[in-house]
Amino acid sequence: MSYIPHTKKIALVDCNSFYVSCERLFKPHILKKPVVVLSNNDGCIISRSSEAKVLGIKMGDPYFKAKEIIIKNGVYVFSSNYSLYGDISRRVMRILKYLVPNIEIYSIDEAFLDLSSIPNNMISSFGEKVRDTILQWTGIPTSIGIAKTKTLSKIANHIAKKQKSGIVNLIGIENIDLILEKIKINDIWGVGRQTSKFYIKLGINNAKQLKNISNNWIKNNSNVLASRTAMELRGISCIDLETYQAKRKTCCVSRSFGEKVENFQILAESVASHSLNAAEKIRSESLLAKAITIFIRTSLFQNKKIFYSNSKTIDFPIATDNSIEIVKNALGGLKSIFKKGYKYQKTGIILSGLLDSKKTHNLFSSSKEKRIKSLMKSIDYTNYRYGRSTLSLADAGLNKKRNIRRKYSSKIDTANFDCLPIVKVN
DNA sequence: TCTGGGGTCCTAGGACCC
DNA sequence: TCTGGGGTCCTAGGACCC
Repeated sequence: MSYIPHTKKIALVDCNSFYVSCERLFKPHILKKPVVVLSNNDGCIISRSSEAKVLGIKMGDPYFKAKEIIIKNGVYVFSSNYSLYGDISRRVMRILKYLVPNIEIYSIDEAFLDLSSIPNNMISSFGEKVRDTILQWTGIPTSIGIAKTKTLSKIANHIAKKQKSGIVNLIGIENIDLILEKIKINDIWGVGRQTSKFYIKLGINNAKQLKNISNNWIKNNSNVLASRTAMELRGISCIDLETYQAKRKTCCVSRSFGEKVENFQILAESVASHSLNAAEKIRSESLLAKAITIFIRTSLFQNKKIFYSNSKTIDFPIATDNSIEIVKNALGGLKSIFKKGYKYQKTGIILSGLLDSKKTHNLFSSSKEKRIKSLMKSIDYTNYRYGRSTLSLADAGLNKKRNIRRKYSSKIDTANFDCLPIVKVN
């Protein structure tokens, strides 16, 4: 009996300029117009419509640097609105799950689909069906790349984004060298800035060259990740689809300030507020944290002499999801690293060593802990029912919204009744 | 004036053990 | 003077992703 390797067929569905497309859903007049979406605090450009890309606006550029082009060309600008993007993303993913049983949600705007059971001659038309359904049911345009491995499907998707059809299928193409030759080394999934530099120095400039290099050479000169990428370019699948949602291992909440902060009390309020958000997040996922890290820093773009960055990690005696305990430790940690006289730009906390609370039993569980548990439950429920921060801790301050720039908010939130658009009837 | 936020995995090196 | 060999576990930092 011989083993016949099962050929995989993997599609990567990627929403086009996702955040921009979400904003466009409620503003049809900005269709076909240049649009950008800014990061928190209106700092950087994190989503661009194709019309904005043509103008030379780069991904990740600070807003103030691109401002001239933006004003000159009448580019529409939006502050980011994550509750809207999260909601639209869930709708897109639900449709994908409905169409394909095995999918891996890879990011807010991307998913891998397992199309292995679909015959080769029907793959492309199935892709079209996926694309049409998402567009019709949500209004979000997508691009789809299909190939034998995740890395190749990423490449197919990269090409699809530039084509009108929006679909590129590499399944059944005998020799893809001609295609890979046109893919720059730094456009390959898993090859970042550092590795690109390394390859280019050696004259390896495109995906075809990386594909045809000997695996031994890579193993000796690089690491397992690089050899995996090369294998995947050859059509040998090394990176499996993760169709079940693994529990996360860390939970980070951090923010920059709109204006630099010297005052300890304001830092403390932001750290407390981040801690509360993180605690709520892990409770909603039934997780317990073993440790918390608190970090603060001044701006990276200022004089190095006045730069200060520090962090403190504190282990909890028993893994916890208790907001009160988490905030108390966060504030203790902050006190230990705070230095007077610096203009702080950012604070954050990381909960780590996350465990599944359903699988964790505490030997010393007391009635006091049960009471805290039910307190946390009612806080979460109240905040869910009546809006975030209806119930909070005094440590987090009463006016948290100050000191965050969101000048260009579209004020649309599909998950909040107060933000429903108003239709006037004459 | 103004430069995001949230993740994962791998690796090298130290601590520790017998 | 001469100071083994082999293993595990943990952690910090780097690289990558969106």
